[in-house]
Amino acid sequence: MPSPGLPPPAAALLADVGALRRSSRGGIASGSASARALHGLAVAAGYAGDTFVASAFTKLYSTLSRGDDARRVFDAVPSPDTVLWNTLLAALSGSEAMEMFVRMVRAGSAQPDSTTLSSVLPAAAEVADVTMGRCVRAFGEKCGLAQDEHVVTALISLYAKCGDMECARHLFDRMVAPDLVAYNALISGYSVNGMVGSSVELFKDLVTLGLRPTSSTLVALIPVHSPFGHEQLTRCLHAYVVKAGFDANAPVSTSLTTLYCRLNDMDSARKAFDAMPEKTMESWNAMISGYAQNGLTEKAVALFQKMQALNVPPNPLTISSALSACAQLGALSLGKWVHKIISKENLELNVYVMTALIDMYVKCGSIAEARRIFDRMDNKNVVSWNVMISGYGLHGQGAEALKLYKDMLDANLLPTSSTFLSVLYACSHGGLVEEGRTAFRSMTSDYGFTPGIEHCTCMVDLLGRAGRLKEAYELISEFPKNAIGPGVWGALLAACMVHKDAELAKLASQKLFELEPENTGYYVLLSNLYTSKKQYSEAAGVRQEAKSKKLVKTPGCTLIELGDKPHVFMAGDRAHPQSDAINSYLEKLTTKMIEAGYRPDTEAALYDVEEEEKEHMVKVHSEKLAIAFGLLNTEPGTEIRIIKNLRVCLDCHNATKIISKVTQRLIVVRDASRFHHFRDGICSCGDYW
DNA sequence: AGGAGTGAGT
Repeated sequence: MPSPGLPPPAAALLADVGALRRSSRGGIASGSASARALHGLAVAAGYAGDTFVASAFTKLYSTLSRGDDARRVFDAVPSPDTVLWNTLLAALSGSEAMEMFVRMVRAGSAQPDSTTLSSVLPAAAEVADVTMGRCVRAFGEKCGLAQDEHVVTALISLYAKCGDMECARHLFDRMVAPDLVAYNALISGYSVNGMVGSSVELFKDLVTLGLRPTSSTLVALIPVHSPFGHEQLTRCLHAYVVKAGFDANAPVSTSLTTLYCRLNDMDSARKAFDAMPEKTMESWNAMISGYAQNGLTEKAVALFQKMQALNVPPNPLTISSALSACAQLGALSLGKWVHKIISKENLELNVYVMTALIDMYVKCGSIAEARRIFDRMDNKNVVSWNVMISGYGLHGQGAEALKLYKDMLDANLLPTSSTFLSVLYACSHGGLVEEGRTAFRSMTSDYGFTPGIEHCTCMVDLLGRAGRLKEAYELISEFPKNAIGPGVWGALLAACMVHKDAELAKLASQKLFELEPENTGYYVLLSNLYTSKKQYSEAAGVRQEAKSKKLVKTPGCTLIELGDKPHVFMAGDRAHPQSDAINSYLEKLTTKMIEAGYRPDTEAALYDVEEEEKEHMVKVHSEKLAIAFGLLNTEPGTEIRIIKNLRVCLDCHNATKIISKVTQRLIVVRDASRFHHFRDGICSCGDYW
């Protein structure tokens, strides 16, 4: 501690900062408050302009994920040196770091070195800006820094993130002696690009060479969104984990937790997590995001609540994961609670947090609130824009999505392939055929992206919904080979279903039965199509085939929140305590609805896209129960928000329109694929879903 | 006495 009246020696300060940073790394320390106290001390002692002191604090704030504070420390230094610039670059998020790098080069007072480049390249990778990456690389070549091992590894990672595995591999092959980190980067690249064979090959090379894989290597082998069929790899990895007997330090336990999460083995993940006597920030995050990514949203929320109860301060990643869980659940009240925590923890300037918050409001039905937050952010990055654009798509506001896309280009942001996915999705859900075609063309010819599975599926969906089945079918043959799979054929089949083209439907189903014999949805679709065309024996044949494969349908259910308590209804549900009241209210309501022009459409259940069992025809669909429950238990004029796990059927869609009219309520329905805003007898989707 | 490459968010 400094003696009163005398400034503490810089060395003592630096030691204190270092100690605080090390204790904060575990996330258990109260973090920001102590850092600010110490920083205040340093400023009072006249060290604000000292590059050594400043970079220590910059690093400390960086560890605490406080890019804004790091920036303030930096700004107080009149002539920052290379190390201070580098520390700042590492503390900032993607787009901010790239901006600062440009400023550093322009300022010209401190010469960038290899550390500078290895700090800024991950920032370019973060926002998938391969152009910026190329600029940095060219700059590195000019200055003779491009051969540095760290720089090359960062470049490999960048190219991999942007989907250019050839380039990544080329760089790797030219390395004299690639180390474990370089291997991990390339392995991870192959995994996330779905090239499992190559990643396993590389893993073998690594072992043959005598390098010892770490748990991070194993994590890199399994992509975040593991596309099922990896059973063999999964088994091998399990065996390897057991045999390898990693030393049980905190980073290893965290990696193991992550690995198990990616293998969808959440019990083992939890065991690895529980076995840690001292949880670190990283381990909490691995477990919470693992739950969220595996769809175990309640568990993700519960663990986050436990963390809160233990007074462990969350970091941006924790919050993002919690918000992702709320978004999946559609749990607005929970999401608002997390929003309060964001304010309490002072994380409103964090771009990850705010982007996740926007996504939460979008997926919980509050598109207006999402937009308000979006407009107030002054550090938006490409992901924030993508989220907002796809939000409009989800809510059927295609024109608004396109407008935002244009604003994004005007703001000189480079669209990513996800941007195009959001735009195409919005066009598809808004019926904007020509705009969608234009975007698809622009994506390949102006921006050089190869369309992926999802882009292609969207295009088929777009054309198919508009009834241009033949065009859709022809377009498929122009898609890249690896994009033609269950996705595009499924979209085509769904379109055939809507426009009753049995011939093309048969063709599409044939492909689908070959590709995914276990998927029930296609059988249902085809059978429904035959039924609607009164080809009953064909319909029966398909159903028989499905039955012989013992295919089970997902039962439909709907969630509604009252206050902050969730209520879940199944079709024909009588389990709810208010069941009697709900049903008699529904009867009364139906009378009023019929007076207003509603015709119950029992046929509709047959056209039902994929949904409830035929027997459910006679039952009341779950969304009607939830809406009735909501109407019964809220004040007149209050809006009703419900979430359904399947797509809404035609009859329920009609019914909800009329209900919104006769009760004068706004009813917001989130179904399996989009949002419907029902108001005064009209739905925002324009009956196009 | 202070800095970097894998691994988080659509």
